Amino acid sequence: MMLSSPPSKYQTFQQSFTNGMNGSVPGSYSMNPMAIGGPSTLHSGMNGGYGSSMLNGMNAAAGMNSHPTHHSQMSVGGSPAYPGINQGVGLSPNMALSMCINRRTEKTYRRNYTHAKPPYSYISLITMALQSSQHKMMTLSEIYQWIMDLFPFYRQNQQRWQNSIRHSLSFNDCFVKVPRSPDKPGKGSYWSLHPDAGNMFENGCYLRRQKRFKCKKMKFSGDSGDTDNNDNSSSEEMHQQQSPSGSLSPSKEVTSPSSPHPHTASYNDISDVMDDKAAVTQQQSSVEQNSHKELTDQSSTADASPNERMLHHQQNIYSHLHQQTADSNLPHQEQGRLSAVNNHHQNTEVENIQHSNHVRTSSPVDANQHSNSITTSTRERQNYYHEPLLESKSDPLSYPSHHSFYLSQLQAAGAHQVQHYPGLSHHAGATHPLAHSFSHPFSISSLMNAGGEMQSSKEMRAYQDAMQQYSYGTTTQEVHHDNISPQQISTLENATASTPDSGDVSTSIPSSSSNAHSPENLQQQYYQMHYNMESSNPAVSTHDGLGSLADAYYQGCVQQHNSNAAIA
DNA sequence: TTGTGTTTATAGTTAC
DNA sequence: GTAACTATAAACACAA
Ligand SMILES: [Mg+2]
Repeated sequence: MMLSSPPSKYQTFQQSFTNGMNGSVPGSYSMNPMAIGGPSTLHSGMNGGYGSSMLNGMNAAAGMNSHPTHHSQMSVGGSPAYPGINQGVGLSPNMALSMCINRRTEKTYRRNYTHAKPPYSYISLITMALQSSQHKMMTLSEIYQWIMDLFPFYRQNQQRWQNSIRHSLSFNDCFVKVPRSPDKPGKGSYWSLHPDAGNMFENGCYLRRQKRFKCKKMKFSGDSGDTDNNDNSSSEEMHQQQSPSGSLSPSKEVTSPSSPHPHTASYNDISDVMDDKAAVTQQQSSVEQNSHKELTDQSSTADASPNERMLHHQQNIYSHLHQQTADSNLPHQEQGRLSAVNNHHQNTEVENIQHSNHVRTSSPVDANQHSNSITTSTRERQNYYHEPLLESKSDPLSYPSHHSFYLSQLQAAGAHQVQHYPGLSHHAGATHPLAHSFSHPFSISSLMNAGGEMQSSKEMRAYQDAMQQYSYGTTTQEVHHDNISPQQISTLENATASTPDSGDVSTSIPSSSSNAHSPENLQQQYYQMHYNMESSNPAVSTHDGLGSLADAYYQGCVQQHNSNAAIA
């Protein structure tokens, strides 16, 4: 039985491959000139060694703010807008040709980088997609489309990975829904990042976060007294790890018409986020005054952290919601809630200590989107996302503001140090100027202290698996028999430094599609680097470089996407 | 009908 | 060894 594909401009790999060579690319993604075409490097200084340039808010915001709005229309329309496409993003014409050849001799080639699984988890991909959108929110179909546009690998087996995407969105607290506005009907909600999610990939590893972002959501009496948002008894683990014979019987007595599993109710609506924030703000305002000041002071020197950058753009959601509220006839109390939320975001570092002992004032059912209560309808109204009436430089959603914000903070934190950090500076014992703002055990500084061997080995295996399973159900030959020359190692090592070199990914990416910065080359370098790491070559073992190469791979995909779009 | 969203279940890998 | 994170499949409900 043929699986029915969701509406998409992309066909399956097999279909597209037999449909000829000429394809077009739908939209154009702009890249941050400071990250790509800038004077220094791909991951110019400001990303530091975190290797998370496209995920840390600022860069993504400044670099990819033009998510093509027609994507969703195409998707919803369901018509194959690009029937002949087989070489979209990430595929140069040369590569497409080589693909044809390789297809015939599939047994003989070892790698097809273009269709290798990108070095990102689904959470990473979704995060990237959301960050790339102008308003930091996307519909499900837009997320699908974004992923397929940039990563040809995901034009195959769409049912499978799209199911995983949906699961990731729903399951992970870092993704929240924002209801559509009535004047923009359609299927599904917008999805956005939870404002407190911060930079989930500060360690530069996009396959596995150090710590999952979790929201305490005590919808039912189970007040465990937890005060830490990062503790290990959150609902998320409960979701996936509880056994069917798990110990949920007590809470199951309390049932919700919207969820048969009350204790595992998800934290997916932006209204829930706002509920928590408003309540926390109200209940802790006095308590926070001291710590608040402390945190504010701290942020004056350290709030240029990835967390800060990530959080900052999330204010826009609240800004929108707040503005919308001002025009509505919401009860005064509701407006106050939103104001509190906005004010709360003036000090984003405080976000990390919210959710403390939060007891919801409304019933759990109220918070659920399926509720029929008046409260819910009010919430839905206040939480609609509305397109800005006018795009202007004063628009809080415009990225230059993020940019300047970040730059100013960066300068305060010592940008010149950051500029040189992406290289192998930790070998010299350098400390990232912002590293102290992280308390994660897997922060970049912790990684350095612990040594990257284990991490490298982990990643190496993961990427080998990815390579071997570049095509679902299809295994490749050996994937790690490359002999890396010292010159290549040097090149890879320099990938994060500012030293220009031939074939160095640190230089700005030219417009040509077949160059060292093409996705396939970058990804090849990525895997080679991993191989070097597994070979226990300490000189190459740098987590920074991996993250940066992952960034470069992504940026290369964007570059080629735009090149193909220009050609089309 | 189909896309969207939630939840359960399970397996693999890695961190502690 | 256990907990945590991720991927994957699948059942199910809901709504456009
Ligand atoms: Mg979610």
